[in-house]
Amino acid sequence: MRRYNPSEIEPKWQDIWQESGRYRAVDNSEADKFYVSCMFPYPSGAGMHTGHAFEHAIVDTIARFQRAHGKNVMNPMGWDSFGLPAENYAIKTGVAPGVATKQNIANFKNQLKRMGTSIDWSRELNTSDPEYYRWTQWIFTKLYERGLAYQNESLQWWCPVDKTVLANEQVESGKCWRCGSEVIKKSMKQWFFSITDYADPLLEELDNLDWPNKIKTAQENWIGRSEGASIDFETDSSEDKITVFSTRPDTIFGATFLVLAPEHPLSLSLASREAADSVKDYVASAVKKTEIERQSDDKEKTGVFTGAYGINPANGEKMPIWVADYVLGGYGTGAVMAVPAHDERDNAFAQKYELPIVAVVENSSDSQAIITGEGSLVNSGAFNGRQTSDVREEIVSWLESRGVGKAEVTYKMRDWLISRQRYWGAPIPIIHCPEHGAVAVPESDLPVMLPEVEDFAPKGDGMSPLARQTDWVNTTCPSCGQPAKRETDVMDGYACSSWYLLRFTDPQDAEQAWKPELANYWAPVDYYVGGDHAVAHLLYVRFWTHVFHDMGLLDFKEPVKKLVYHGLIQAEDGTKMSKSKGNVVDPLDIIDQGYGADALRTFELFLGPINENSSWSSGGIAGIYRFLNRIWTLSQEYLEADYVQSKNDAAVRQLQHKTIKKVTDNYRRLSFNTAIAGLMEYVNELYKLKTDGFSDAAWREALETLCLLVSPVAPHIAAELWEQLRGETSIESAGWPTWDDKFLVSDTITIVVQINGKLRGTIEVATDADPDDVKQIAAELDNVQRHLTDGEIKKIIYVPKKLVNIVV
RNA sequence: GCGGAUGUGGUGGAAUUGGUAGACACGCGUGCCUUAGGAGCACGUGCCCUCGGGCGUGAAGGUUCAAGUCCUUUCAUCCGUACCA
Repeated sequence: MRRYNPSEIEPKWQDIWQESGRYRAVDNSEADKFYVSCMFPYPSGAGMHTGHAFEHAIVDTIARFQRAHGKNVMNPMGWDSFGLPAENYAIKTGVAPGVATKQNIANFKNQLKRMGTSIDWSRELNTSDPEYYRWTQWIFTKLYERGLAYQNESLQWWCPVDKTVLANEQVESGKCWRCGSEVIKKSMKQWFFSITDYADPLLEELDNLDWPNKIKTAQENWIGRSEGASIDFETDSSEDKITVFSTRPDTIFGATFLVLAPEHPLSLSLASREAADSVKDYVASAVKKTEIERQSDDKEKTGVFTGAYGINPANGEKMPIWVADYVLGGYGTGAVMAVPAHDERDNAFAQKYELPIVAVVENSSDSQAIITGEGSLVNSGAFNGRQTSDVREEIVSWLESRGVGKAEVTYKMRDWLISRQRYWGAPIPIIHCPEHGAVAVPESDLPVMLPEVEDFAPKGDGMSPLARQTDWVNTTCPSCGQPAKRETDVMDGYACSSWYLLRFTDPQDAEQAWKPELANYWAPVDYYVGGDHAVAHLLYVRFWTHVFHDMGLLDFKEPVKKLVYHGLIQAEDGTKMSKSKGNVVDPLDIIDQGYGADALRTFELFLGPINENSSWSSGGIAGIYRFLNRIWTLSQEYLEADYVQSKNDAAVRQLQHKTIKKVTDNYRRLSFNTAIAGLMEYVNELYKLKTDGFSDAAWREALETLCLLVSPVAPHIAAELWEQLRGETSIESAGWPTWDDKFLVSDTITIVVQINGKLRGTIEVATDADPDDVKQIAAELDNVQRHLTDGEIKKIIYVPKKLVNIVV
């Protein structure tokens, strides 16, 4: 008998698949389209890890399942190849980023092939390819035209190790997302995309997305919409007014002092002569601190009195003005009215510096604590006795009528900072002209090619290595032809990955970024599979797609219909796989060891629900291999033996149809672990039934069904056995098996018998048995009688076709 | 703090609407077989038990004929976020 040998059959089918081109997605086909993809990888030198293998197992299983259902499936693949790792590697070794990237991609691609993926490679794209970034740059110029790209000098996150600025989304608890260094603030002139202009649409459309709650709320919190009021406070020492933002204008009578962020433009100029030096020192040290240092101060707030006073517009009280770094420069107006009786932070600050505390809200439920919630107003003039929540708008109108305030909405999200002072990225297509300022490079001059350089290292002077390429930098102004200089910063890699899903729909187009009819046919993505990037990437893609919609380039606003968010594959001990711990499992090793790609894929999907984290298990992979081997053996026995007697065809057929129904439903719900369990059960049952004898037709059909049902997860063994059974080399064209309910009904049915909800036995009754008869039979069971001795039956509950519960 | 999850055998996990808790698999145990392989096959495996049964889904209450599932309170773990006024 032929033995199951994945290392023999898998390469065979991988070659057939690649050469046949059968996974090519057809533009504008009659069939329903289905666009599935995962977040394209950065092609690192390390190649594929278990996480990639898991992600591709998910995508490929979905793709094959949908293809079997007759869908015109697009499963494309690309490379997010700009970025720091290639560049840092280049600095270390001198190998140009482009060269290393090319090798890495070739390696990655080969590994994906060895996984048995059904990718349409004709759509392959690569963000560092000039034919790709030409359009990334084109999009930049379009955003610039629409006023959605702008330059601004301000304090920004700066990573001292990577020597570049970072977007808010790339700073994680005060540290650089790449290298983990503590970031500092640095004032620089930078390019931004106005994502805040789209804060409301991005928030509103969230409701319509079939995405996990976790991601939706993460985005909602990140956007952080707050409704409140801006209120102006007169100051005694100058003509300047201080404008604050507050979500609680109803507590204005309790505002006893004002606090400015150290970065606030007035914090130095307002200071009195006596206070000037201490304010200056405080501001200087606050700005110099890393974000970590600022946050570590959360127990002990610090600040300094400016010597100046403001006036509370509600009651005319004098309010000392302080500068403190617990007020953030970048949020709201960078200044707050402190209401120490009803805000914990203001309270802590007031306690420390002995500032006045005036209670204006009463609330019977907790008289001891600081009342931060709603209540009834006191010490609030004409508003006394009113509920805070009721009177909030009224107070804003009152302030507005006196010209000192107005309703206002503020967001936590900031504009997207996209300049990077590095080399390996798409150059920002701008030319700075002494006469015309920043001029976008015309479409006909795109792409602005990234020049080849010798020295990739950033020097930390706030300039990209490109600034040293004087031949490249010096150019002429597109408007006037006079000498001008190129922008030397490159774009954040996230810009490149914010539109690749659209490029897949028209990947070779040399005339435009995509043809609207193709993008509108394929996109939005039906299933987008990923396990990282809750906010950054998924927010940026949404932003750009909204913009493209408004530009008339797309009929839809949202790029991704359903987001399939998967968990992590951890090491066997439940900790994160890491090189330093030496517990990394290499998926290619698993294939090489002889388990094969089918076992690897099936195993990773069997570990648990895909949206949860799971741990690798070396015993588990062997168990899956055993399962595949049992499928193989079952088929070989059939092919070699000659069973003809028919005894149990009905049982085989019922099992087969029951399994089709269950497994199909599990696949549809992306519950792959239970789909595989259902297939294992099927195989186990077939092993039991085979000793009964069966007819050739029934058994063959049962085995062919097995091949079809297992083909999305384990495509190689399915294709091979299908060929052995049918002599056909394309299981893909066989469609998906269907079930017929008529095979699922049987003459008798098992009814559970309970007494007071406790199981006392089961009975077999005719499917169409009379309810009274069933109750009767149940009550007469020996085991039921035994438990009924000392009680009389109060009533009998009968759930048709399920159970009888006798209540005593 | 706030937000999002998750708690079920020795382990990973099943159980769409409340209706036989523990499917399937790992591990473990017993037996069979052999061309000794990474074997294969069959059976068993929640806990306790005086072998009648009793107890069991983080904990405590509640609703119900019936609760892993619904309600209330509470504890633990993980993830995200972080002075957002």
